[in-house]
This record gives sequence, structure tokens and C-alpha cells, in this order.
Amino acid sequence: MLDFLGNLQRTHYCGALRSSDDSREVILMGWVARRRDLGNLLFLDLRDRSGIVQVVFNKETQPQAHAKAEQLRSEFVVAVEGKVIKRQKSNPELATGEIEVIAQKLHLLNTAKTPPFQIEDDTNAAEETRLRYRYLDLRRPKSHANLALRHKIIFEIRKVMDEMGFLEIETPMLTRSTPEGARDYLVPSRVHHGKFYALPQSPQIFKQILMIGGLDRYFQIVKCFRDEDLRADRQPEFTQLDVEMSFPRQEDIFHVIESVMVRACAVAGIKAEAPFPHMLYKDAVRKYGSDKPDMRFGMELHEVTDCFPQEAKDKLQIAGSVFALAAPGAASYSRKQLDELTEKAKSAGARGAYFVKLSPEGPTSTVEKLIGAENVKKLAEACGAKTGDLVVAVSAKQEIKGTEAAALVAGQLRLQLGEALNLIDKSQWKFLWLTGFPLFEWSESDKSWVSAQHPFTGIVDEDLEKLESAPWEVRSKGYDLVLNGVELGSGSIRIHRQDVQERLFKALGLSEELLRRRFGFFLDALTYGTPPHGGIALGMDRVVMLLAGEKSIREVVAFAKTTAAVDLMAESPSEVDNDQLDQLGIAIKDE
RNA sequence: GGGGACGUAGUUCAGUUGGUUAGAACGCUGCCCUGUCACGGCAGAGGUCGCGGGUUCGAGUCCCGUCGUCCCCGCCA
Repeated sequence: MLDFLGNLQRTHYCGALRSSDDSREVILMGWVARRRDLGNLLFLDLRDRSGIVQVVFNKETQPQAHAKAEQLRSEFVVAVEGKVIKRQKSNPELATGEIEVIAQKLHLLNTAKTPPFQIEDDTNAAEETRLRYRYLDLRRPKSHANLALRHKIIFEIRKVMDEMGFLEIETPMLTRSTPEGARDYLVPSRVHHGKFYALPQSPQIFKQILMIGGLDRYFQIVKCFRDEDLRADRQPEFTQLDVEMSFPRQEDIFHVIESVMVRACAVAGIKAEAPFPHMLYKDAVRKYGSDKPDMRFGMELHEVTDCFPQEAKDKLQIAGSVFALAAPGAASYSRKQLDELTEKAKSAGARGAYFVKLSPEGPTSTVEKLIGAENVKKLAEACGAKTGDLVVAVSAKQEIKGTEAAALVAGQLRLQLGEALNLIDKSQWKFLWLTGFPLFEWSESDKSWVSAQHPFTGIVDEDLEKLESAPWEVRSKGYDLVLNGVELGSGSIRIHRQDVQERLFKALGLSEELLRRRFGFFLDALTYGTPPHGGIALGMDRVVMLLAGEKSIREVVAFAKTTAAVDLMAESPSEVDNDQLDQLGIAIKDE
């Protein structure tokens, strides 16, 4: 029943045919997207990577081909020999709608079981089904478009990096556990029982050693691995654009990344303007309640702690500061909507949410009795609220040392309200550099100061002397790149002096012995003439996700894992044979 | 680890206060049809109501547990 491919050679892609191909003899190959059988006349929508074209089988003129076409079902694989003709009535929905192909000969190359869901862009199949049958999901034109865009962006980035004199250099996948924050994926060693390689969380130390090795400008588009819980924008393995350069000023690195992003955007048909604006971390937190502010809309936060007298604070159990924002046009919010906002605020870590409605008759507030009419007015003015607006103020359940907890809560409400009130202009592409991060973060679980980024992050020169005396005031030479409220990547000017690196390790409370054991080799390398250097890493999956207009990176990853880190198609992770475990000297503990 | 939503035909969903034989659309199968393009018409098949236990005369529906998917917090740049 099936035909061999034999010497048959495809002449054209389905989606490429146009009216200029009129009268051309073609051989097409692809999948049956749809079949419309009118009896003695049969239409076939033939699909390949490039698109869809209509093929016509006429019983009267080509009885053999027509008879064969009647056997076709969805997703059968065929080759069609035929002739392109202009249609009498064109179909404007289709790129190839001006023409169709009159089939002369049909070759059935393969059959297909009925697919569990229809192969079409606006599929409403559950993601679980799509991941299990990923090979079918990948046939959707939208999947092709996303993966093609991903390829084009990455191809363009390689070009830009090459033009700027960067060398792409590979670093090991089987390496050692690194001192960064995330949990490592471990690979047991067969040759050395009881010892493990770690898959890289990033090539951090290797790229710094490449700078010590005098390579000057390095980049790599590389898989990284982190064994942490997943999110819509987080997979356990992901792709980074990793960059490092020697003798850089911060602005040199910014310039490189801006060039990359402007060109990557252009590939996606988006016009981005460089240079990107800068913002200090503390301003981002105070004005937007986030370390990755979405700059596509305003609705800035304002500290309004002063509007709450001590007595009111006691009653409302407000310990720290109060932050507020004015939601334009939300004065008409119902009691139910306010309750929902309060609920949202509480789940975001708020002690309470307090509202002021600016109706035409004057302001009314849920806390007027507690803070007084004067303070209600002051509160509204502080936020620049106008008639018709709703002022939302929040306090935090828990103050966290060195941060504005209330601002972070308010920042989440800002995003929620921005979305709900339709304030976000989706046609905007707002890049932002964040700088001025603190070097340390207080870790409640460790009861100590820990690196906010990784422990090779440079220290602002004039803050160096506070390293031991006032660690919370020390600023890092780190920076983040943010696009539309999504963190794309982060980097820093590194520590290149061995004495500074050792002081930092000491400040982090890492023992000499631990340091020697974990990265003695790196400390040694620092002593052999390390140039000042710095770099950055961008999450490519997120870049492509945003430029493709998708909400999840799974839409731009060909073979994605579920939130439980399972590949539903390959069924990994999986158990292994006892033989394999034996060779590795590993035994599985019973639960 | 915690919170929330969901799980019924191949798929997407509906299913009332616990009550007789669990429905729809698309898809699928067969027949008819020469200008369809989400073709149309006629007929038909298709169900472990995620799984396990409990309450009850009776459970898709209520309760407990468990598994899976998604979103969020923790975690993670």
C-alpha cells in the first residue's frame, strides 16, 4: 500500500508557491493537514514547514490519483506530483491562496494514527497532552515560527559577537560543584566511586579563567543546569548567552549587550533604542516595588508612612513603612473588588491594605476614622491621585532587614492593577539596566550575610573599606538587564585581585580550608596576573519568549519539562538497571 | 516544603440539592456529494467520571487519602 520515496525529489516547499509559479510542474512533500472530499472532486491541504497549499484531485481527469487520495487521512505523509494553476476564486486566508496544485500522481509515503489533538495554531489541547506528544505539537506552524525565531535570534547574536571580536569557546559540561547559590545536578563518576561531577550552573569560573588566559573577549551560547523548582520562566536546563571581557568599563559591557539586543529585536521585527536607561536598585524598589520593574506603565509607588499616626499604626499593627499607589479610574471598584485586592495583598505578604476612594463628592477611606481626614487627603496627594482614582496603601507583615518589604508588596499590586486596568502598552519594549545592588543579603536561614549575586562580584572601590565594618552598606559592581518586567540577565565587573577575593571570602565566613578545597585552583589563578575583567549572562529562553510574545519559555523550548521536572515524552527521569548502578558504586536507599 | 486551580468520550468541555439509561461540540468510522477551503448532508461507534478508600438504600456529585498538570510563595539570577 505504501510507496517508496525512491528517486522522487521535492521541487518546492508548499508554502512558497505563488501566482508567479503558474503552470509550473511541481513535486511537493508533506503532511495531510485537511481533506475535503466532495465526491468526484477532492481537496487536500498539504502542509510542510513552510506552510499550506491546496491540492486538487479530479476523478474525471486523474482517476488513479483521485482513488488513492480517497484513502488519505489526517497526518498521512505524501508526495504529490502536479501542476500549479491560478485559482478562479482565490482564498485570501492563505499565503498560497492565489494558486492550487492539480494533482497528477500521488505517492503515499506513510500512514498515521489519528492524532490525539488537531494540528493547528489555536489548539486548545492541554499542555500535558502537547508535551506528551511533542512531535505532533511541533508540527503546528506556531511551533515552527517560535523555533525559527529562536534560531534566527541566536544566529544573529553569534554574528554580532563575532563582529565585535568575541571568540566562542566551549567550557566543560562535566565539571565540579560550584559555589553559586543553586542546587547542582550531579553526575556520578564510574572511575572514582563516591565522587561526582556537577553540571554547570553557569561557566562562571571557566570564563574568568579564560580572561586570565588572555583570551580577552569570550562568549558562548551554552546550556546551564540548576536543580531548583520550575516556573513558567524557569526550566532546569536553559540556554545562556555568556559573555566575559578583559579591561572593561561597565559601559563597555552595556554597549556590547545593547548591540546584541538591538539586533536580536530587529530580527523579531522590533525596534529597540540604545542606550538603555539606568536605574539604581534602591530606586527600583522604592518607586516600583521590584528589582525588575516593568517600565511600560507608570503608577509609581510613594512612601506614605507619615500619613499614619502612631496610634493608627498600633491599631493596624503596622511595624514598618507604608507604601501606596494611585490606581487611575479605580475609585468605582466595588466592595468585592477591594476585598479581592486585600486578599491579593495579604498573599503577597501584606499586613493590611488600606484604601482611599477619590469620588467626585470627595475622598472616602477605609481608615479615615483611624488616621483622620487630614491624613486621608495627605495620603491621596502624596500619590498624586486625581478624582476617580483609587489609592491603595499597604504595610508589610514582616520587615526584612535592608529592604522595603511594604514596597515589594505594593509592587505586586502595581503589576496586578496595571494588568487589570489595562495600563500596560504591549507594543512597548522597555529595556532597563539596574545597578547599585548591595553586595550582601541577610540570610534569615543562615543568620549571616551572604553574597547577593555570586562571590566573584566586584566591590565598588570606595566601599571596600566597609567590607568588614559595615557589610550592609557595601555596593557591588553588579548589574541586571530587565525587559518589560522580566529579568533577562545579570553580570558584574569581577574581583580580579587575590587579596580582595580572600577578604570577601572571609567576610562571608568561609573558612580557609573550605576555600582551598572548593576553589583553590581559582585563587591560585588569580595570583598569576589576572586582568580586570567583567561580563554578563543573558537567559536566551526568556529573550526568545518575550520577542515571540509568549508567556512561557516552554513555548520556545523544543523539548520542555513539566513543573515537576519531568519530560512527559521521553519519560525522564527514569530508573536505571542495577548493572549501571553497580558500575557507579551506587545503591538506592529505600524510602 | 507551602498555597491555589484543574482532572468526565480521542480532544475541549457541560453535568442542578446525592436519584433512573452520563451529554454537547470537534475529531473518528461508513455512505452520498465536481469548487470546497472550519465544506455540506445522512447514519454510526466511542466512557475504569485520574486512582484508592469511606459515608449512603444510592456517589461523576459529599468526605479522606493519593497521583498528575498548571499558576504562585519558598527556592532560583
